[in-house]
Formats: sequence, C-alpha cells, structure tokens
Amino acid sequence: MSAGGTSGERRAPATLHDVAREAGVSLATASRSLNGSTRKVNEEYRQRVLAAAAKLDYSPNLSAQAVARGTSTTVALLVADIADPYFAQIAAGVVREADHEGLIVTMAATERDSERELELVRSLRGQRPRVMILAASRRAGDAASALLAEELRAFEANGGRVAFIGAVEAPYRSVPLDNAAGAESLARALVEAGYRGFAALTGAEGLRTAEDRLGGFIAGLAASGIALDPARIVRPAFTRDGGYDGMRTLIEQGLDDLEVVFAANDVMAVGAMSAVRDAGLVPGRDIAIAGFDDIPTARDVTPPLSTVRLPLEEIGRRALRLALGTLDEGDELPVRAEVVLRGSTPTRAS
Amino acid sequence: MSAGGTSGERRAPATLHDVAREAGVSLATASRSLNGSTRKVNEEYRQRVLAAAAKLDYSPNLSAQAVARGTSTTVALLVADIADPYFAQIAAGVVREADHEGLIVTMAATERDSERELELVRSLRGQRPRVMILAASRRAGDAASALLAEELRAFEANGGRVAFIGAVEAPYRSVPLDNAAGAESLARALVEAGYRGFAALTGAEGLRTAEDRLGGFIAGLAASGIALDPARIVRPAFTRDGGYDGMRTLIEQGLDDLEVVFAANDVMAVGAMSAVRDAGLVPGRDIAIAGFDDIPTARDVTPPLSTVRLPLEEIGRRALRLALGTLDEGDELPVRAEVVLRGSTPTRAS
DNA sequence: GCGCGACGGGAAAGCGTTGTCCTCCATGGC
DNA sequence: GCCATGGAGGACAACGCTTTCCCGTCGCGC
Repeated sequence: MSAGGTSGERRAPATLHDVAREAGVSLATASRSLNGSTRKVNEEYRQRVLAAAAKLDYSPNLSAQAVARGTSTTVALLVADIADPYFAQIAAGVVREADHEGLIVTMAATERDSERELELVRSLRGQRPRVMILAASRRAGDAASALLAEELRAFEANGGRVAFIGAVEAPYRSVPLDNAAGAESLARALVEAGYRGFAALTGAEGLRTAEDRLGGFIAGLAASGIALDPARIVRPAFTRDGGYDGMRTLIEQGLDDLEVVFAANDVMAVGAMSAVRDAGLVPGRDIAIAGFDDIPTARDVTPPLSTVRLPLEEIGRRALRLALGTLDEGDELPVRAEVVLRGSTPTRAS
Repeated sequence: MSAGGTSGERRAPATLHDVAREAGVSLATASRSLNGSTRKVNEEYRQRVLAAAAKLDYSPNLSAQAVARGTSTTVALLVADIADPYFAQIAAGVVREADHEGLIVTMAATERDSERELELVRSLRGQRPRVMILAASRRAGDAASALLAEELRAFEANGGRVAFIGAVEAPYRSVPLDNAAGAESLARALVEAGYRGFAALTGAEGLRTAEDRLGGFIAGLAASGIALDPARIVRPAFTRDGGYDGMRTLIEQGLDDLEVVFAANDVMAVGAMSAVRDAGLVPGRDIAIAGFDDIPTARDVTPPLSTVRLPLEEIGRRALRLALGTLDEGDELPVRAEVVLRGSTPTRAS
C-alpha cells in the first residue's frame, strides 16, 4: 500500500505576492509578467519575475484568477456513462479541443438518470464554466426536464453557453446528429441488400436518440413498402446488456421470418450478437445484425458489424467549437451519418 | 445549426450579496444559511435566505469559495487516452467515487506523450486540486520524468495528494496493479493448457505497464522451463492498431511453431485477432491469443478473449479513496489480477 | 527650454466567498 | 436587581489574483 506522502514541510503554495517580493517588484508587475497582459513590462523586471516564479515553483491559482477576471477557463461535460465507448469518444474529442483552446474539462456522468442530470447541471453551474456540453441522452418531457430547462436558461442568461449533442434542443446550440436520416438510409440499404424480415432493438421509450433512430428506420422501411411489426420492436436498456436481453427476447418469441435485427446503437448490437451466438446461431449467417454509431469495436467483432458511422470524436470537438463560437467555415456542414455495410449483414441472395 | 443563445438580458449571475440584500440579512448570515456552517442561524432568517436564493437562481461561485476557503473540491485525473476502454473504465470509477464524495473531476489526456503529461500536471496544479490521479502510463527515466517528479513533489508539499495507478511510484500513494504476477499466472495457465510456442506483443520499451507484463509473462514461462524467443517479442504501439501491426509482423516472420500470442493489453489483443483473421486464419484455432485487462469487449469478440481480469472501475474508485485517505478496512486488500481463460485459447490436446 | 504624450511601475480597489471578531440582547444565577 | 454567560447577527478583513488609476519619467516637437 505504499505509505505515501512525502515528509513535506506542507507550506502553502507560493502566491503571486511571494513571487513579487522575491523579484522585488510590485504585485501588479508580477501579474503582468506572468500572464498575457496588454501592458508591456520592462524586460529586466519580467525576467526577474520569471526567475522568481520558477524558483518558488509558482503556479497561478486558477480559482483566484477566475474570481478576479470574472470568467473561468472551464468546460463542463455531461455524459450518460463514461465507460460507454460512444460517450468516451465524444469526451475524447471535447477534451482534445478544449486542450487546444487552453480550457479545462470537468466531467460528470448522469448514469442515465434525469434527476441526476438536473442535479449535476445545478452543481456544475457553480463552476461558472464557459460552456456546458450535454451529451447525455435526454428523455423528452419528464418532470426533471422542465427544471433542467430552467437551469440552463439561467446559465445562459448569465453568459454561459450550452451545447447539446444529439437532437436539436429548443433554443440552445446543438450538434444535431442525423439519427433519423442515418437509420433511414440504413433501412434502405438493408432492403436493397435483400432483407425483408426486420426487427428492432431500441432504448426505453422517450429516449430521444433511440426514438429518432427507430423512427428513421421505420420510415426507411416504409419507403420500401415494408412495415415493421410492432411485436418485433423490443425496448430493453440502451446498453450492451440491454442488447443481449432484447435479442434473447426476440429469439424466444420465435425467429420465423426474421432476417435482420437493427439495434439502435452499436453496444446493443454487440450484445445482440453475443446473444445470437449463445443461442447456438451464427450472427450474419442465421441472423443479420446492424447497429448505429460505428464505435471502434464494430470492426473487431465477428462478423464485423454493419452500422451507421458517426464521427464521434469530431462531434465532441465540434460541440465545443460550436459553444465557443469558434466554428470555422467548413465546420458549418452538418455531421454526416454514413451507412457502413459489413459482414454482419451479408448481401442476401433473393 | 440552431442559432442558439436565448435573447437573454445577460445579467451577471446573482451573488451572495444579492441574495443577502433580497433577504434583508447580512452577507454573513446569507453565507451561513446556504452552506453547512457550524453556526446556527435563526430559522426564519434561514428561510428568507433560501427563498431569496431560489428566487434569484443563486448558485454559489465555486471558485470564490475555493479562494476563500483555501481548498478546492476538485480532483484532477490524468489518463493517456479517454477513448481507450482501459482508461475509460478507470475514469468512470474515479468519477463515480468523486461524485459520491461531492467532488468534481477534471480530466486531461496525455496522448501518451510524457512531455504533455508534464505540461498537464503543471497546468492542472493551478486548480489546486485536492488530489491528482495519474493513470497515464509513464515511461521510466526519460527526460520529462525528473521534472514530473519535481512537479509532483511541489504539489504534495503544498498539501495536495497524488495517487498513481499502475506501478508503485517512489514516495507516492499508488494502487499497484499486479501486472507481473497476473501475466505470470497467465503464462502458467497457458502452459498448463498445453501451449508451448509463444510470442508476445508489448508496448514500446520503457513503458512501465508493458514491461511489467512482459516480464511477468517471461517469468511464468521460465518457471515452466520455457524460454520466450526474443525474436518473438514485438513492440508496436500500445494500441489496437499496434496490436494489429504487431501481429502482421509476426505472421510475416513465419508462424512455424507459434501457437499462442500474448498481447500486453486487450485492445492490442483485439487488433491482433483482426490481423489473424485478415490473414485468412482463425483466431483460437490457428493461433491462440490472450490479452490483459478484461475490457468489456473481451467477452464480445469471437472467440471470446482469454485475458487477465483487472477490476478497472474499482481501481479508479480505489485510487480516489486512497488519495483522499478514505480507504476502508477491506479496501486494503491488493487489487487481484485474475486469469480468465476463454475461447481464444482453447485447451490444446498435447 | 518647455509642455505634452506615451510609457510603464505601483498602490489600491475590486471579484465573490468565508471566517473572525465585535456587539447586542436575552437569559439565568445569586 | 445586577452581572456574568452565551447565542446569534453583522462588519470587515482576509483569500489570491486582475485591473484601474495615479504618478513619475522620458522623449520629442516647437
């Protein structure tokens, strides 16, 4: 257990005051030397300050700076579950872009609970972050939802910026994901590949992302004159295990003319594949499976998973740029959702 | 692109001062009513303050609190790559535990560059976090390493807490992972399963985690009187693609008597499996593969990946508790690394 | 040679909180 | 009836920093 803790004199961190004294200059000059102030400071003084800062291991107190300046350098990121590759990739994008901008990311997980989401937004607001990015899948119209809106309104009224990832949310900026259109394209592609018997695994009712994807998929089928049997729509949890369970349900219901299962996200699809295999069937051959997101794992399962690719990391970066207002010209393009057909949905000889 | 931004009067956030005025009490009373002060405050006043706070949408400025109190409620977490499931799971654990303790997590990614790591530690120090958790794989003895030590020393001298995840680091607290012992057990288990022809895919030289695991594996083989041919040790990047490339190298070198490949982490193993498959071979049948970590995906690839299980989320939580000094009795137990044999290393009829 | 900007250092007033005193008032003991 | 006691509100000095002012010093134009 490595005892830990250097013997340490436990002195308080050096303050700007200490640096100024050490360098023999005023507080103001020290401050001006160490941050990008507009005021010029005599090169000799500046060197003295820099030396003193180095000598004292000075590191500016960000909290104090935030208080004095009236603005922080923080970005708050809210996701449903950090360990979920979908959110992990988005987070990676946000962090990278933030780093690029010299901002610091604070992260919280809603654990897919809208009460918690509300609570977190509330507490995160205390940091006075420059922007708040909400990637957590929101449910429409539940009790917490109105309060959340209230909270965000207050945040923006105070000069904060909110960016949503996913569906377009009322008055806020958002990086819209083309969930419906992507799923629709996927449906068409599958029909074109010869599939006729469909089922869908989607998240709990009211989960925006899940709804949109399912809706798009149904629309895509409808466009080809195919109706999705409501009995073939299963709504387990929006997770890997949910996908597994949902697929089991489907299998227990009887496979009859079922040819392909659309899972509303890749982790569910992966779970579904495992369920198929555990039932003694071969995914892709006995039952085709398609997902959504194109998480890295999608390539590495067997057979490789057909899916709708979302540039997740790019989405994270863009959400931050959007909130910051630093979107470049080219960035205005909507995020493309692109169908990627792989081995899990082989072309079907019709 | 959803214009964004409520029309907003853009007034500054309500301050405690505003609340006090609204409630008709002093600043001190307002402060005492809104935070857990030891001082009692008249119930009527307290209600007035609460009402005023609610009315004004007051949210205490955490930075100001940090400055005034002299301590922050922040935890800084440093990982190599957020999108990597290994770090994502650890991060999830840290965030969950932090949330439990009412702390806020700020996250940064070193991108596996020790220069950046140093830089990040430096800048993170400015937040005066209560603890700093370093999960980023460190290289031993490079240039930045000494400076990093210096930086951490300063941080601890100022009352901060450092916790490492992985190898035990000199004077700091750490959650040691039994990399060597785990790999050693795995080697023994594989020998016991009938394997004789080994190869290893590990990370760049000097990468602590990779070295320890390789070392353990070699020791395990040695214990069974088997030597690992140095030509059969490949050192690509410590990532999925590294695993893929490394496996290709191995295949190009000729498979001869090669029976099983040990990849120093699961994402590499997954990459290696894909390389095997892309070479027209079947992982598990033609070449067995084992990894390390037991990331969630390990169960879902085909065949399921044999590996050494590390309770990653628990490790994250424990790192935080360790740094905070809130480890319970039972937590003193070292983290167990447990061999999990799955289909990727079928028992070999000898 | 004088006046006037421009320049740049330093004092000091914030920033939004907390915590220490100080004070006032009610209570209780003798 | 008086004084010690203590409980609770309020003023105010921090906390570590930024930024506005103020002011002395130059350099330059006339």
